[in-house]
Amino acid sequence: MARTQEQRKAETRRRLIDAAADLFARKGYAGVSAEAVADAADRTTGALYKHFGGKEGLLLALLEVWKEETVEVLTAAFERMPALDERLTAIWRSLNGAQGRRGDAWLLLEMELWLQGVRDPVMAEPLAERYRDIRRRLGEGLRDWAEQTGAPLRHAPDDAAALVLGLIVGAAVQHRLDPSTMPDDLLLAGLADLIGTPSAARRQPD
Amino acid sequence: MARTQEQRKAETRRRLIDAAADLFARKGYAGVSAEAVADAADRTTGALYKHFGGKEGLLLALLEVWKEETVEVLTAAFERMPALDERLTAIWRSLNGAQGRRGDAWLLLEMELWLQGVRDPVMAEPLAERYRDIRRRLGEGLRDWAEQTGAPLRHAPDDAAALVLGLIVGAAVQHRLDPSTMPDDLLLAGLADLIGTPSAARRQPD
DNA sequence: GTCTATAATTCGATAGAC
DNA sequence: GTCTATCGAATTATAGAC
Repeated sequence: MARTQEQRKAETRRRLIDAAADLFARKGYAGVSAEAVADAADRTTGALYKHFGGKEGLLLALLEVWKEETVEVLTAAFERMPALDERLTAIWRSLNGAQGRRGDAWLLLEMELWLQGVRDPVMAEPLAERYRDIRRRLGEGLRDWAEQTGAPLRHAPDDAAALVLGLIVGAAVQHRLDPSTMPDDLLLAGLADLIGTPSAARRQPD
Repeated sequence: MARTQEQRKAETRRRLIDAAADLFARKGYAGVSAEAVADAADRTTGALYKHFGGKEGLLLALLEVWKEETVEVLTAAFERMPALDERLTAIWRSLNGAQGRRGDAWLLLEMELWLQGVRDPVMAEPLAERYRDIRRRLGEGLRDWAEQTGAPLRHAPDDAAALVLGLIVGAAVQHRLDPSTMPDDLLLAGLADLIGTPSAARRQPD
């Protein structure tokens, strides 16, 4: 049946991308052979080359899937959590792999793909677009929060999103090396400084 | 003369490390062969293996040199610049390679070494120590600044340093992909939020 | 201490069977 | 669409000349 064939094809594709995500994160794109990816996916290099044309095609496909997953995680964080602190904590948790399907490989894959994107012109645009998506979603969330609570943002939503994303990423980089230097409450206090939340900044209206 | 021999040996070592810094940043550690590093340094793999034992030894030596260079850059920024804004801008500039001997490779090498350090237990400790050094130096600078100006820090010096470093790193990651999303004045405003500078936060004393 | 030459392995990519 | 088999190129690391 054509349906079964198509299912198998889709599963092979998914398995290869999942294996690539795991291996690229743990060993780096250049440090992993196409055969190693195929083995981890219980397939062969033949299938990999038919689907993606080669290792670079697999990397590009992974980046596209990664973009979609990121938006899903962000959306879930904003839809399920009521308070801003909880939303930001959910994003922080997923980046640090405390939960989520990528395990603790999220941040590593984040940085690996960033490096590849900065180095390879072909990957630069999709990667830049991914960061634009993240900031847009984050900016909307902050704007909505400000409207609903009546608390003023310290910066324009786009700017606030860029700063919040920046601190979260930079905090995660340090947290991975030494968790004690970036406890949850310190990060949340820093984010509150950037956003303008009164509770942390004790800011007086002017 | 023994002196000339020693000079030549030291130069070979320096040339190999410089070439490694440039190539590892631009193509990644796993993406560069030992021979390519030797060629770029106008030496051969034989010399590389005698000095460092292999590619991994070269990477470790590079990390040590990198640690020293980072402290030098930080110290220079804090000693030559009078105002806090200028000091932070100097750090920002060196990370983004607007100046300094590493050119625009600083941030790439930063992330490349971070990834290798997170993946390889042998490199984890030196890398974590480097970040501790940076935070310590940054924390001292912030504490001194607060004492001299009488302006209160919003967080303890260590915490403030971790937040400031975090935002600078995360801002640089975004800036590299799309400079327009992280202009200098936005970053400085964000840093002022974290530090507690009145001019940006318009914070009232309490 | 540095170079040339090379051994042993592994890589990306392809061809052809099923 | 997937697998087996394999080619040519590139890689790490070593051996021996100077």
